[in-house]
Amino acid sequence: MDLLANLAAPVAGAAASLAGGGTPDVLLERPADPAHGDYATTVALRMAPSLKRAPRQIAEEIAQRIGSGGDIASVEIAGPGFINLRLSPTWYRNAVTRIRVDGDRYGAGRHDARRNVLVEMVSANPTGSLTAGSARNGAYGDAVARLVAFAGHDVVREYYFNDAGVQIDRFGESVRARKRGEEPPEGGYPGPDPIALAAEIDLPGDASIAEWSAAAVPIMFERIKATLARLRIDVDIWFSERDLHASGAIARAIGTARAAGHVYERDGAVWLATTPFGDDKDRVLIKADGSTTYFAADLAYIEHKFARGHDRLLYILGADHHGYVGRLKAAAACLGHEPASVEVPIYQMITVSGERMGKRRGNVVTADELIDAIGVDAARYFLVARSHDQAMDIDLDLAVAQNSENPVFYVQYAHARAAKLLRDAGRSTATSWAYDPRPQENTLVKRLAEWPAVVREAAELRAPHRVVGYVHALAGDWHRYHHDGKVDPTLRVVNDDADARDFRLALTEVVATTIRTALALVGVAAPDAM
RNA sequence: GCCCCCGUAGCUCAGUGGAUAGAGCACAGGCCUCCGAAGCCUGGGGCGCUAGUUCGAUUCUAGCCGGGGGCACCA
Repeated sequence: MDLLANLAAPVAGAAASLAGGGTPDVLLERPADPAHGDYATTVALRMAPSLKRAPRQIAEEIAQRIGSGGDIASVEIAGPGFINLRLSPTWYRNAVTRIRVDGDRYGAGRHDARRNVLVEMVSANPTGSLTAGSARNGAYGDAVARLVAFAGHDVVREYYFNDAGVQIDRFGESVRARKRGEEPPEGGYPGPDPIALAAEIDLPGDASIAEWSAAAVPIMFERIKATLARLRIDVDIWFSERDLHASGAIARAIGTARAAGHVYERDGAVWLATTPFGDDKDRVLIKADGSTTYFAADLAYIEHKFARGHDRLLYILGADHHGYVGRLKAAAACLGHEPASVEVPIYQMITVSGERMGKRRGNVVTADELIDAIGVDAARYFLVARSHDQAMDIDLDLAVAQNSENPVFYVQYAHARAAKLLRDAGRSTATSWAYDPRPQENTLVKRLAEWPAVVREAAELRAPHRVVGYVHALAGDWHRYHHDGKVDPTLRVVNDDADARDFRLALTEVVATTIRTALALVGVAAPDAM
């Protein structure tokens, strides 16, 4: 149930009949100034150029065709051609009932063209604990996955890792070095993980690197899984790069690209011609020494994902991987797939006190440390509260100090207050009321009415921070309403007017439900008490 | 040199063409015998610069200036 879409429909109809065909989008906006009505649209201004007529005149004619009555109490034209709508009490009352019917599915989408989406996220190799950077990847990727699913698509979450090869060797060697009381080798892992693992693993210092790796990697993997579980991230598929090699998928993918004419040889190496599809340069698949590149595995992995029936591949990557975007899309194209079906949302870097971190730099703040410091709810909220296009910095001491004033508690508290009311006063029993809602209540209903559009855009733009912004605003509206009831007894939810009380309980319920739904989309709990 | 992201209030950030640009924190002050003060209210302060497109630009385009991240026969 998208209340605003329903409201916009007659306006769009009037506009279309005036334009005689091409229907412009009618967006209903909430004017900052209440004198401009409940909702406003600029459709007349947008139509003016193509109709070659004065926008104000167009607005007048649209207004005339809409008329008033029913949901629309009045239509006014203002300024250069704004159409301002005022809604009737009936609309507000019915809105609450309709939202209530949808319950925790309010705002959810249904799609004729349902996509089968694979979201690949985190994908950190098991050579150390998950960093705060990986936590951002996971928090962002998981929120995107939840949003896309809520929007009505099928979603699978996948974690791609490499548990063989040079990095794993260096990791095993680093652990062994610690066991021997030595420093990690050049290009190894200087952080605390190898030190801890060396103490835990019962192997002699002269055991082989392979033995050390085989012992250390599974332990590391279990820790990564435990951290993701703490973050409330459910990975559906763990995919090992090794399987691509073992199954012959790499050779097959290269064969497919070769058959399509995109593979050539030069300087003793085998190349994929990605440049024609927008990549900066062609990429090597098989090196002169006969070994395959990481990119060859990427190529095979893309083919593997499509072969599993996914038609939209999301790669959640950090800004340090932005160079991959072009080559991944080009690789898909070389395999005969639509480049746009590969989508790479890039999130900006996370730094610690202004410094870039890295497992091989040894200056890591781990995801667990972040969770230990501020809790899971605050961590997940914090990690997606800002746009993924925004770089963020973590000062762990500051984060702890500011924990109690983390905005997540503002939202959770709003939910707890509403839940308390419903606990004490019971639920609404009616589905229609004679009560004319007060302006404070209309404000809440209008906010609720925005939710389907907010969640739809957040899903399309892969922008979960919009959900956070919305739920914060909704919580603020609720806090104010709640407070108004303390100042003005006639605005209390619990009062003597049975009809008003029942309506307000219904409103309380849909506010609580929508807060819960929104928080769930970003992996944050909505406690009934705190 | 080329590519991506960012530049909005003292700080951290919302706001992807519309009528008076918002929030949190910080700062100053007010509100609990009253549905939870983890709350509410009031106040000061802001779109990096220059052109362009448009009836209208914080929003789109170009250039410039700042900050971050990339440009492997590494993984």
